[in-house]
Amino acid sequence: MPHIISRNHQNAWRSLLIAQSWAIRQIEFQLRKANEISFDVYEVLQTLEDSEGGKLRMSDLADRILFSRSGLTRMIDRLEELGYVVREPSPDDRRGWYAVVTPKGKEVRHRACDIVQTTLQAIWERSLSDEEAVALVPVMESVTKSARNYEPIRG
Amino acid sequence: MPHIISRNHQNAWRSLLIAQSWAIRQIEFQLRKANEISFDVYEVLQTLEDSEGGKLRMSDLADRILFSRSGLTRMIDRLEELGYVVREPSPDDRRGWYAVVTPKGKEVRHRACDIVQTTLQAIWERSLSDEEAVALVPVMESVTKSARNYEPIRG
DNA sequence: ACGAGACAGTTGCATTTGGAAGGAGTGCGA
DNA sequence: TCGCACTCCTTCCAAATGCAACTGTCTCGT
Repeated sequence: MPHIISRNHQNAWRSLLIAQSWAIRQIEFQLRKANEISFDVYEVLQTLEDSEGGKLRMSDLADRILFSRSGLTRMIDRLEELGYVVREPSPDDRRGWYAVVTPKGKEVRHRACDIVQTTLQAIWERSLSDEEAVALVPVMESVTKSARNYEPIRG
Repeated sequence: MPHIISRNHQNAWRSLLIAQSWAIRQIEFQLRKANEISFDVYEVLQTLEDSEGGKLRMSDLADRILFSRSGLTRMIDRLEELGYVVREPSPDDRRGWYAVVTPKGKEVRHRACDIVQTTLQAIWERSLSDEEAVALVPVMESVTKSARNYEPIRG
């Protein structure tokens, strides 16, 4: 075994993997129980709402929420059918499309927001001091950067 | 919006979400490129190898790798077909089954291990000091505990 | 102005997924 | 010992996923 990653790092990686899965699992469970949108949909709508004009190019959106391109296409298909989002052609690039949140999309996201926040508060905010939260960000951003640059992945 | 989680905690959560997705994505990409088993399979085999006697009850295994019960059943179906794992009835509980790694399973995991370790080293170990890794574990364990206890999820 | 190559987004296909329902076995209280 | 609630694992079904192939558009060097 030529490359050995330290025990501490392995443990950290593993604990992270598990913690995150449980957190997401719990959020999804709570959303489903309350009959709200799924976590994936929530992420899409929130990402759009956070963006300038409530819209984003398909590929930008896919990058941000880490969906495959084809996955996003079909997700937006569904959301469009539900009336949460509409597609809008890009004026300056005829290949491109924007996904745009509709008022209805904003509404359902807002309804789900309460549950997500409550759950996140219980399982995340209480486990982490404010300093720890602040310290975590640059570390995780460094991980992201390394992962992205390690080898380009065609989406 | 009654419950507001702090900006810092939100950023931390988001950065974690993204970092992890990228890391897993990259590991999966590397494994596929090298024509090795998938990350999920790797996790199953490793978890089994780490266990007493190389075996684990189906539901224990499902809990550790955070698979749904039905998902695990089918995963073990596939692995059994490939000869990486066998099922073995539990002697003291006739409902229960063990999944047991075979030598062939150990071999393929071992082959994949090099790639996983190398990738993990590049994107994880380098982004995190040893102290940071050590500090992360209890925090993440606290998250896991909160998420598990927040409300029991039937798998 | 042209062609090669990169890029945006979609679609086809085979595979995988999650949840709810089902069959079998266990354990505990009356 | 009977009954009932619970657990273990599997199966069924509809829905979602990823990859690879494809169309149409842009870019850049010549």
